[in-house]
Amino acid sequence: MARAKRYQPGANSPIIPPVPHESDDDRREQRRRQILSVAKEVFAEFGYHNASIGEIISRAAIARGTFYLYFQSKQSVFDSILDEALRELRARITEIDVDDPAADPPQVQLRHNLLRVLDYVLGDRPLTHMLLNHREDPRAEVAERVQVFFADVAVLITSSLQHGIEMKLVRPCNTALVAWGLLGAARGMIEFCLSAGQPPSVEEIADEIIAFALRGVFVGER
Amino acid sequence: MARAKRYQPGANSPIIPPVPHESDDDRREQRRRQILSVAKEVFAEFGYHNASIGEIISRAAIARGTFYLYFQSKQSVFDSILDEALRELRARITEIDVDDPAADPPQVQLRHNLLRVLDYVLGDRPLTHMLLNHREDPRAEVAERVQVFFADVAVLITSSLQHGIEMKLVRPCNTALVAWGLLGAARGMIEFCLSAGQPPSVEEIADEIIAFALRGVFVGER
Amino acid sequence: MARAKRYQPGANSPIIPPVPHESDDDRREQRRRQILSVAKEVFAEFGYHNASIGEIISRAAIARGTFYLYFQSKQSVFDSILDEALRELRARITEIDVDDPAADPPQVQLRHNLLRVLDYVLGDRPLTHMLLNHREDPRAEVAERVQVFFADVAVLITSSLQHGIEMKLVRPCNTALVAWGLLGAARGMIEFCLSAGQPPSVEEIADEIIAFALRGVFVGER
Amino acid sequence: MARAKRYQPGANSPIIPPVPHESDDDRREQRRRQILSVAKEVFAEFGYHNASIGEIISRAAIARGTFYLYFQSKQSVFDSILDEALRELRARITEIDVDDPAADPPQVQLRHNLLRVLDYVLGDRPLTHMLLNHREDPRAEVAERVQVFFADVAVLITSSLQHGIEMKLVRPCNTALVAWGLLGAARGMIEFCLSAGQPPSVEEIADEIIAFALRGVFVGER
DNA sequence: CATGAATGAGTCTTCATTCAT
DNA sequence: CATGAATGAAGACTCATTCAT
Repeated sequence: MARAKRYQPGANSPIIPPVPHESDDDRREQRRRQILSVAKEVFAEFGYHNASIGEIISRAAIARGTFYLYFQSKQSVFDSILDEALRELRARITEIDVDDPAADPPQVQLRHNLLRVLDYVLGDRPLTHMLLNHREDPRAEVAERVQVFFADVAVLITSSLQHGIEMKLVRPCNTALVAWGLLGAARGMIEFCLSAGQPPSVEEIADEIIAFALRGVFVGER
Repeated sequence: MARAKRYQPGANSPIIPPVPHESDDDRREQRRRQILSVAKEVFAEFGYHNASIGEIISRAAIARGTFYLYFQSKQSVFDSILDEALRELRARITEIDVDDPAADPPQVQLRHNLLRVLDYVLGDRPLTHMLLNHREDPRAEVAERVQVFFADVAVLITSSLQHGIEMKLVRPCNTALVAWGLLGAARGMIEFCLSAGQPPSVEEIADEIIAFALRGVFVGER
Repeated sequence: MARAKRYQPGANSPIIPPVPHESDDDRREQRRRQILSVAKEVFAEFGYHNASIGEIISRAAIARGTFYLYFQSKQSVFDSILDEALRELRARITEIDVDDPAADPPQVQLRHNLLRVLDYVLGDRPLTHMLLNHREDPRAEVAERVQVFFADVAVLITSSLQHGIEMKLVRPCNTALVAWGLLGAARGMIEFCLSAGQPPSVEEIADEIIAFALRGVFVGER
Repeated sequence: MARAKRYQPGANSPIIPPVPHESDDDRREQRRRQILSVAKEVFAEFGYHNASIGEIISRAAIARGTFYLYFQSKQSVFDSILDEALRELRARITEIDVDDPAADPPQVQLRHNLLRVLDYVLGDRPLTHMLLNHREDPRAEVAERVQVFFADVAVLITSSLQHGIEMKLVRPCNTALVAWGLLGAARGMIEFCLSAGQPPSVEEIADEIIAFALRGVFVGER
C-alpha cells in the first residue's frame, strides 16, 4: 500500500486524501527535536565531554543506531543545538538605532532587546547552561562558536557605544573594554538567575541591567 | 600569607639549614611546582578533558609513574592549581571598610583590590584561561570549586553593596543581582584583555571598571 | 635506581655493567614480534576484516591497551606484517643474469631464486595465506601493496623473458602475459601445497616449476 | 540448460503467453536479477566486507526492506552470484576426451574449453574480480565455495593429466601439482588482462595458455 | 509486495591509573 | 624515589537485519 501511495496513488485510492496521519517529514522532525531536546539537557548537566551518547539515547528511549539516523556524530548534535540557539538569539538582537527620530528612544530599544533575549534565555535553562559554561577547549572545535557568538555581540555593543559617544550620549571610554564589561554584566546576572532559588522577573533583570548600563555608560545626570 | 610560606621560606624557618644538601622536602616541592606549572599550561591550552597526562608528563619531562608520585589523579592536579589560585585571589581581595574613618575612602580601597587581583590574573594567562573557561560540568567534580569561588566573591560584593546602601553611598538595588553583574563585568573585561592583541594596562582596566561601577551603582552625581 | 642509571650512571654505580637483564629495547622488540606473530595467524585464519583486535589480544594474552602500545591500529599491524614479508621476499629474488659468463647458467639461478622464495613462503603458512588470499578490496587500502608486490615480480619476470628472447633462449611470446602466467603457476602450486595433506618437498616444487617454465617458455628441444 | 531457460525463453515455452500482463514470477525474477547485477558490481568494487547493503540498494534504487524480500542476507546475495557463475563455468568446461577417435584432438578440445571460459570470464569484469580476489576468510563462509570451485577444476585437470600420462601424451609429473600450476597460470593471465589497458584478444590468450601448457606438459618435441 | 525507521550487537580506539623493577 | 610497560573500563560509531505501516 505504501508503494501504491508512492508510485500510483491515484490508481487505487479513492477521494479521501492518502495522508490521514501526519507526514513522514513531520515525524522525522519531531524525533529530531526530541533527541535535540534530550541532548541539550544532557550536555547542560554533564558538559560536552562527560555527556555520553549512551545517556542521551537512554533518556530519549531510542536505540543507539537511531541516534545516528538523525545526527552524524556527538559533535554534530552539539553543533545543531548551538546553531539553533545562536540563530534565535541573533534574531532577537537588533542594533540600536539612535538616528531615526521616529524610532523609540535608545533606552526603550535596548530594553526591548534585553527582554527578547532574556525571555528566550531564561526560558531554556539547559540551553543557557550550555551557552554560559561551554567555553572549555579554547583551541579546538567545541567552544569556538560560542566564543564567536559572544564576540559578535560584543562588536555590536562596541559600535553602539562608539555611535553613542559621537552623539554625546555616551561618555568617552575604551569602547571595546566597556562593551565586554556590559556583556559580562548581563551574563553574570543571568548566571545568578539560573542558580537563584527564585530568580527575579525578566522585567526586573532587564531594568537592573539598564539602570546599570545607563549610569555606568551614559553621559550626564543619571 | 600562604604565599609567604612559599616565596620567602627564610622568613619563618630557622637560621640553620635543616640538611646539608637541599632538603628532600624542598626537592619534592620543586618537582611538584614544576608539574603544577606545566599542568596549568596544558589545562589552559586543551581544556580539562582534552588535556592528557601524557601531554603533561611529556612537557615536564618526567615518567608516567612520577606524576602519580606527586598527585593522586588528574583531577587532583587540577584541584591543586585551582586551590592555590583561589587562595591567592582571596588573599588579594579584602572587604571594603566604610566605617573606619582612618581607612582609605571606599573608591581607593576598591581600586587597590582591583589592582591586586588584575595584577595576579593578567600575569598568569594560563591560569586565567582556566578560571574563565572551566565552568563545564556543573554537576560533577571539575567546575564545582570555580563556581564556588565566584559565588564567594559575589557574596562579598553583595554584602559590600548592602552596607553601602545602608550608608546611603549606594543606590537601592537588587544587591545580589547587581553583585553578579559587577563580577560579570569584571570577568568580561578580563576576557577581552586575554584575547586582545595589545591589552590595556592594568590601571586602565581598573579605572574603567571603577568608573563603571561607581556610576552604575553609587548614588548621586558621579 | 632506574633514575640514577639514566641521569648519573657513573656517580653511584660500580664497575659491574648496569644491564644484567636484557635491554629494554630487546624486550620491546620481543613483545612486538609476539604480537606480530599472533596477528599473522589471526589474519590468515579470519581474513583482515573478520579478524578482531579482541581475537589477537586474547591469543597473545595481553590487554587491549598493550596492543596499542605496539601498533597504532589494526591496519598498521597488518601493514607491518606485509611490509616485512615483502621486504624479505624481495631480498630473496634476484634478477637472473644471462650475460655474465662467470655466473651460473640461467636455470640454476632461477632454481636458487625459487628455492629461496619457496623456503620462506612454505615455512610460514599463515603468512602465505595472507599473501595469497588478501587481495580483496581492490580500491582501498588493504590489498594495494600485495597487488603491487606481485606486479613488481611480474615486471621482473617480464624483463627476464624479454632478455631471454633477445638472446634466443626464450621463444617469442607476449612477455607480460606469459610472465603473469608463470607467476600464477607458481602461486597455484604453492596454494596447492598449502592445502595438500603432505605437500611435496621444496625441491620437488622448484623442479616442477622449472620443468614447466623451461619447456613452456624456452626455445628449442626441452 | 538453465542458461537456455534464461537467454532463449522462446525456445522451450509455448506460443501463448501464460498471463495477460507479465507474470508475477517474471517480475520477481527481473527484480532479482537486477539486484544481483548491482550487487555484483558493488562486491567487485568494494570487496565483500566493505560492500554495504546501503550501497547496493542505493544503486538498485530500491528500499532496504525490498532487498530482504529477494535475498535472505548479504551472504546469500554473494552466494547467489557465485553459484550462478560457477554453474555457468562448469557448464563451459568439459572433460577432454582422448579415447574417442571421432572426437577432436585434445588440443582442440582444450582450446574450445578455454575459449568458452575466457569468453564468459572476460565478458564480466565484476564477476571475474570477485572470483579472483574473494579468497579471503578461509575458515568462514565467504571464500569456501570459490576455493571449492577451483579445487574442482584442479581435479578435472589432474585427471586429464593422469589420463594423458597413461596415453604417453603427457610427460610423467606430479599431476596435482602441475594441475594447480596450470590453473594458476590461467588465472594469472586473466588477472593480467583485467588490469591491462588493452588486453589481448581471447584467442591470443587461449593460444598462449595452450602453447604454454603443451610445451610445459606434453611429451615429445613440440 | 514495498517501504524505511528502528534496532543493537559488535568494533576499534583512548587514556587515566597501577605496579613490578 | 623514579620508571614506563601493562591494564581495562569506557565510549563513539557502523551496519546487517527486522517489522509495523
